[in-house]
Amino acid sequence: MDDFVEKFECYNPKTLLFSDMMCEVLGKPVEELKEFLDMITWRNVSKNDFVIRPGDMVKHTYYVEKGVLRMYVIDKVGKEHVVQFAPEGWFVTDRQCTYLNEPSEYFIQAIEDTQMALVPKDFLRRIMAVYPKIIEKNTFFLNRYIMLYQRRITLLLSATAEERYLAFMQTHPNFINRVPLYMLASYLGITPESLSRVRNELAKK
Amino acid sequence: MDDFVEKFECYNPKTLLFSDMMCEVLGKPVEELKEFLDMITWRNVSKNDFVIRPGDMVKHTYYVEKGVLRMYVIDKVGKEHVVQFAPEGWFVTDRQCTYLNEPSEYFIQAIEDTQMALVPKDFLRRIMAVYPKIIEKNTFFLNRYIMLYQRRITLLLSATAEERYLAFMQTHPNFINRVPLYMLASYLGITPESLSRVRNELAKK
DNA sequence: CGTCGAATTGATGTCATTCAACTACAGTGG
DNA sequence: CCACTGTAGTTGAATGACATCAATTCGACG
Repeated sequence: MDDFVEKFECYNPKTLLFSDMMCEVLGKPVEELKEFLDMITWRNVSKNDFVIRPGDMVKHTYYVEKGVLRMYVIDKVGKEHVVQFAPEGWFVTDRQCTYLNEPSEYFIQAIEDTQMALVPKDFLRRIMAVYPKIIEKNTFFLNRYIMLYQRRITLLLSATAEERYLAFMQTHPNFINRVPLYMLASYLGITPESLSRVRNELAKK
Repeated sequence: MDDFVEKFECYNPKTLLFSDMMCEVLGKPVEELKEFLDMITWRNVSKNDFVIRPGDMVKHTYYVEKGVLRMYVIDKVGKEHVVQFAPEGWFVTDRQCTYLNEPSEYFIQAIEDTQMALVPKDFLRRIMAVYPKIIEKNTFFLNRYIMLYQRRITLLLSATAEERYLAFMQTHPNFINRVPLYMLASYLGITPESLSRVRNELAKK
């Protein structure tokens, strides 16, 4: 399980810039990839700004180079539910929107001032024609996502509020102090009050 | 949301045989794909048989041609938690095991007599060298997985037992009478007793 | 220093679990 | 063919975990 943490949650590539990552993955200098990197644009958003809102059509995958994003929904009784946090080195997008051409149901919002690379939908298809090696990396990223979600589902099915909090602390130690507790509570599927009590109990020990 | 159901949960390809699906995806006759299809083996398991158990090393992705598999874990207090059901046309594997070379923590068991295709780990890598089109299909399958899991997480975070049951009934109408209720309860994250009461309440209406 | 959102704390309520008893039914062996 | 057995499913009563609501404190920021 510790391995899992290291390999997946606290994934910490040598560099967090999208261009550098591409160069490293493909083992090519940046000049050689210019044709493809020219497809990428960059965007900075301030804390609390929205990257997407419900109703938007999402055309990019967002790669976070600096900062943290959170993706969340608001349910029919007005409550927020955090689907994922995306810190440096992570991708986030609304796949339902991108793949099904349906307007998004989600919010993506910056928790800190954030710098991100906007990867257009056909970037992968075009670069893979020249550099098929990229596929392995992409498949790895997708599989990593699936594994993380599966782990989270297992926790939601089987663990108490306290256990889920402890699991989060183990797998995302660098997140504490970056995300407010009420968002963390939402991610864990409990109320801020409950999280407060859980932390209080743990502190006593 | 209805579209979602149709496009994802009740995905019903024209044919459920792995070879036929490959031919259809690539638009090639079966003879032409022989080199790759020879990598596939088939296996039949009887109801209640195990495909994998904790401690096994998983070398294949299983594609269900007929029957249903369920993947589940047993937690530290001995309770089962169903991670996914895999009916005809679905893939299932333990990615953690396959990707991280760690022994599996999961059970995969046949709920009905089941016929499946065993796809070895390097099948994709080898076939994509000749038929890059396969990548799109694979990426689609992986993204579909992510979307489904994301949806399930959202439900676990926000919905009551009754709402989760109703959502399941909507998205998997063909599953009722194929999976026993105690497994469905486990999938929904509730006890069999609670599910029984939920169904009882709904029947009254 | 004042303000507003975040976090904590207490009192109370509710949904789902737990434990136990019971029913329904399929499979097995005499 | 029927009694026996075990598993799935149901039902009831008591318990518990977390939610809700309301009041208060904390803390960042203008």
